This record gives sequence, C-alpha cells and structure tokens, in this order.
Amino acid sequence: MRPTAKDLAEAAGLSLATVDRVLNERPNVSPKAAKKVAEAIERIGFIRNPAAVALARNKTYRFRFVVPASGDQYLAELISRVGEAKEALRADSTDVEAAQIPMGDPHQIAKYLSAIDSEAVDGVAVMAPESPQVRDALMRLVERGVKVVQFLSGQERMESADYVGVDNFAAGATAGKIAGRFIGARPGKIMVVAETMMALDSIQRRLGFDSIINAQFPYLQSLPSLETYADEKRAGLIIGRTLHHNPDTIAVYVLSSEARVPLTAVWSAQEGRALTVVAHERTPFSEQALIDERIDAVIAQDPGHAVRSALRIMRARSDHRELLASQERIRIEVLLKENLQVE
Amino acid sequence: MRPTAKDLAEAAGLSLATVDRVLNERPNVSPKAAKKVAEAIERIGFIRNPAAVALARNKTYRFRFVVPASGDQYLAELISRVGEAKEALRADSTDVEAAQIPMGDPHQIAKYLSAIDSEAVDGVAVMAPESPQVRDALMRLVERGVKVVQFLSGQERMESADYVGVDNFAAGATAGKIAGRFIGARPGKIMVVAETMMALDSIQRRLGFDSIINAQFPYLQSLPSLETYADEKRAGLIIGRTLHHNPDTIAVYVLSSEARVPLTAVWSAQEGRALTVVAHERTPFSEQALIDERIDAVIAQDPGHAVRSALRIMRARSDHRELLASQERIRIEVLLKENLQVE
DNA sequence: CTTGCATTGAGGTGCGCACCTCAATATGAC
DNA sequence: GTCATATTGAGGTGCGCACCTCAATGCAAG
Repeated sequence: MRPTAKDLAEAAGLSLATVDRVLNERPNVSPKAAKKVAEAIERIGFIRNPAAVALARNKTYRFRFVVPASGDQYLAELISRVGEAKEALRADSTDVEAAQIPMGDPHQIAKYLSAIDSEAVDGVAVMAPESPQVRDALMRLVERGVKVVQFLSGQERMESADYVGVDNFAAGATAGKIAGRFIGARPGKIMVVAETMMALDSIQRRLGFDSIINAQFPYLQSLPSLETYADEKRAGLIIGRTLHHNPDTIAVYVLSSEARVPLTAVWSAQEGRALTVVAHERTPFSEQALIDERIDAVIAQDPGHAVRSALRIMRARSDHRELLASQERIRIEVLLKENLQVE
Repeated sequence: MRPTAKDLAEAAGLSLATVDRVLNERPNVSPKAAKKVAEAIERIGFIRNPAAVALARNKTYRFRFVVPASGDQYLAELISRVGEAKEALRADSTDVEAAQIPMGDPHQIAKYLSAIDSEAVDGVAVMAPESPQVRDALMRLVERGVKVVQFLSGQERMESADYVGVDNFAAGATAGKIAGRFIGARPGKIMVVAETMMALDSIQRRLGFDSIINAQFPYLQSLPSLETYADEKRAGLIIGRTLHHNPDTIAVYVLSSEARVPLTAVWSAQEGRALTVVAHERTPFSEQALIDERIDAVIAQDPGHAVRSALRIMRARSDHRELLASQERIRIEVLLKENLQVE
C-alpha cells in the first residue's frame, strides 16, 4: 500500500499537523522537524497524491497567453491551439485564455503587462518582441508572483522566466544547411526575406543561417535581409526589384513565421526561374506550398506542443513542482512534402 | 462555480444515486433517465472532476511495455525512457514496467502475450514483429479487456488496437527525399542496409524510399537490401563486397533502428569515398556521427514521446476517455547536425 | 520563577466523487 | 386486481489531503 501523510507522520514521529506544516511550507516549523520529515519521506518513499491535493485545494488555475494582435496564419494556428488546450483543460479546473495586443510600441506592451492583476492570474505566457521595457515589465510580474513564460520569442538575458520555443540560431542554421544542400553544388545568390529585422528571433535565425552558408557553402552568397513590414505592396516592390537586380538568385529563405506575403511576391516575380525555397512554420499556406512543391522545406516548431509545454510549465511552477525537462524542449522540425503527414 | 454531480442531479430532476448509475454505466437505469442526465450534462456543462474521480476510485493502473530482448542503442534509449516515465507516473498511482522478451519465434511471443494476466495488467504496449500469431494473441488480449497499443511496430490490419509510431512508408519516403536532394544531381548507386527485411517497418520504409527515388531521382539506383542479421562479421562481409562490386555507390541508407553495426562496416570499407549517409533513429552513435559529419541526416521518431503517448492512450482507454488525437501523432523528425540540440 | 513566543498536537471540516445498502416506488405480466 | 421485477431514492462511508482552530508544550530571556 502506498504510504499516506498519516504514515509519514508516524514514520517521522510527528503529528499529522506538523507534517502538514512541513509539506505545505507553513510557518512555525523547527528546522529539526523539517529534517525529520524530509528523512521520513526518503525512507518510506512518500509521494503526495496529486489527485487528493487537487481536490483538497480545490483551486482554479488561470493562465493567459499574450500574443500579437497582428499576424497572419501562424498566429491563427497558435490561437486555435490555445483554444484546443482550453477545452482539454476545462476538466482540470484550469482557465486558459488568449489575449491579443498590439506589439508596435514596447511601452504599450509594458503597460499592458503591468496592468495584469496578479490576484486574478496565475501564469502568463508572453510572445512579445525583445525590448528593455518588456523585459522589466516581465520581471516585475515575476516579482509579483505571476509565473511567466517567454513564449516563442525570448528576451535577452532573462533567466527569471522560463522560455518555450526553439533556439532560433539553430533553426536558422538548420535552414541554412537544408538550403545549401538542396541547392546542390551550384554557385548563386540567396534572397533572405523577413517581416522585420527588429525581432530577436529574426536576427538569431539570420545569424544561424549565415554561419552555415559562410562556413559550408562558400560559393553561395546570401543577400541582405529584405523587410516587408507585412505590407503586400512593399513586399512585391522590393522583392521584384531584388530578383531583377540579381538574376543569379537561386534560392529564397523566408525568416519570418508568416511566409505568405513574401512568397506570393516571389512567385509573381519569378519569371520561370527554379528557386529553392525554405521558409519557417507550418501554416495552411506553407503546407499547401510544400505539397505543390513550391516550397522545398519548412523549418517549424509545433505550436500545439509549444502551447501545451507553456501550460505544463506554468502549472508546475504554480505548484512548486519540478518537471521533466526533456519533455519541454521544443524541437526544430524539418518538414518536407514527404513527412507532412496530413490526414 | 463549477457544477458538481449534485447540481447535475438537480438539473436532471433525478437523485444523485441515479446520476451516479448513469455516469458510471451501472445497470438498472432506464433509457429515459440516461437521456435526462445526458441532456442535463449538456445544459449545465457538467464535467466530472478528474481529481475527485481518481481519489474516489483509488485505483492503481498497471501498464507494461513489451519490447525485444535483443537490440542495441535505440532499444536501450527506449527502455531508459520507459524508466523515466515510470518515475514521473509514480505520483499518479500508475505502475509502468518494461518486459524484454525474445522476438525470434512468433509462437513464443504469442505464448507470452497469452500468459498475461488481464487481472494484473490494465494495458500493454507491444513492440513485436508482424505475424499472424502475434496479431491473434493481441486480439485475444483486447477481448480480455486489456488495452493494447501497437508500439512502434504495427500489425497489418489490426484496427482493434491503437498504433503509436510513425508511418514507416512516409519515413522511408522522407529518407529518400533527403538522400536524393543531398546527393545532388549526380548519378550513382545507393546501398540499402537493414538488420532484417522480415519486419513490416523495414519493408514499408524500403517501399517509401524506393517510391521517391524512382519518381524523383531516376538517375539514382538503389541496390537490393542487404540484411545484416545484427551480425558484425556478416555485415562487414556483405557490405564490403557490395561496395567493392559497386564502385559508383554514392550513398548509404540504413533502414533499421540500429545503425551502428552496418555503418561501422561501411566506414571501414569505405576507402576514402565520400558517401551521403542517411540512417534512422537518434542514438548516442548516430548523434555522434552527425556531429562528426559522417552521417548526413537521421530520420527519427522520439522514443520519449512515443512512450508518453502510449501511456496516455492506455490510460485514456482504461478510463473510457477520449483523447486529443493531434497530440498523439508521432512525427517523422529530420535530424541534421544543426538541429540536434544537444545540451 | 514568570512572561512571551515558538513549536507541536489533536481534532474537525470539506473538496467531489465512487461505491455500497436498503427501502420505496414504478412498470409490466398475468 | 396481484405479483415479480425493474428502477429510483435516500443515505452513508471513504479516498488523501489542505486548511483551520484551539489547547498544550517547549524554550529562552528577564
């Protein structure tokens, strides 16, 4: 029979009340008693019954995802995954919600974060561009006891909050390796397109990409990053111009999560050239383009996994529990037409 | 406030006892009552509190992984993941164990499966070669109420048990695509090595691989499958001979989960030739070889995910619960040196 | 020794549900 | 109508723990 708290009290030679004080870190416990309990736990292999804990606490957890208000298909996918998780967690007394806020002005983001009521929210998963204001606001949230997860987009040097998402340098390097090897041993130029290079993840991907191209494919030249600002007209203009000026372009790498706008522009300006195309994130658009063989490879991080991982982390932190680190590492996926596994 | 069973009884105009009978599918319930309860559940949005259920049932779940006794690094990795899950699930009153049995003789496997006490085990995840005897034994297990998962290695046409693992045809196709594109537009031969072609997964991978090579890379020729039978001597012999007779071999594809033996043989017979190498499964060996750039790509299915998924499925089936299908699809990963993400 | 505070113990209540018993009522067959 | 059987209701108990109160004991400073 599995030992209960009562058994633990007996083994420790203490009362149930004191054991309860130790287990729940209540005040008025002597170090001696705490030690006796810890030893007894080891000795008899006591583990709290999570079901009983959950029932007795009868607590409702409230977690919020804070994501950009703008965005295209990847963001929609993400929000749909949050909704899925919300449904799945209803049974476990866990409220999950998604808040979309404008991410243009770091001060506005910081203001929003500061306004979060730490009494009404247990954890927040934030997907926001890197900026000192945001970082400070997040740190204040942490100090107020809110469990913060940096979601898909990390702040530089912010150890006080967990990060869920891929290593973007490695993701860029992976894109570089795939692009380089798929192109074959032909010299030429690679066009690199991003929504904006203000975001930390874009910068890191670019650095990772270049590191591989420069080191392993010296006959390839990657062009300066084009920024679309998510503007179709602008995208069409600068991409068309770049392709025109660089007739020896043999590949395109789209850094951003949203590949629809830039690639649509590329294809309309392509004039029959065969281009090796690498993009990021699985969306209805990129999926279809893989199937149509207009994109060669997609480097992705599964949004469903990311959402579930963020929730597991916030939940574990709320309960002061450890978690299985290996389960929370989001993998850099390489998607080809062949391993898409559409239903 | 979240509705409880008591609220449900009130809403349904029935007693708690009857509601309990309906919820737990006990006998002596009129269809009319069942319908009233179902309607009330919908109306008030009742969800059973899983914590309370677990506590009241106070049941210990017992799940067993049945895997081959032979095997090398991938199997060791797998078993280590089972151990990890065992630890993680101790808190949830779930016993997890791994049994290693010889997989040489289908009758022996079937005998082992038949001997499983359905009273002592709630679920079994079986990784066994495809054979009618095994299939029948699994079906009998299912009939005896044991939740069966076909683990990483499926039986043909066995719908009565869940399957956890990748689509091996697609995995082979992915390997083919990567190999073909990595080789570049050069003609040559591809050596294909397997431990044995008796296993369904090997056959399916081979079919997937060939389908891509034939359709998209007609200038490549994949050689007949070599079978090592996990014998180092034999492997050295047949691989050396094949390489000698086919000096225009430019790539190697290792079908099996264990790549150490065949690739060691390849490298010792390689004589300085540069080969594009694609293998399956992440192991200490394949990981190191990726880092050393002696393997170009590894097609993998994460054993940790597979183990956790199998456990989630067995648990859900035991509780007659539905589960989130999207979470249980094991993905075909493409691992390069760049996205290995070693710690 | 007394006062004050820290520590401990005993005991109770409730979380939401499963599972059980026994009595009461409804429904059908005859 | 009577009987047998099916169905329902009322109520209790326990799962393991969190959280609370109040009394009892320990200990140290004065």
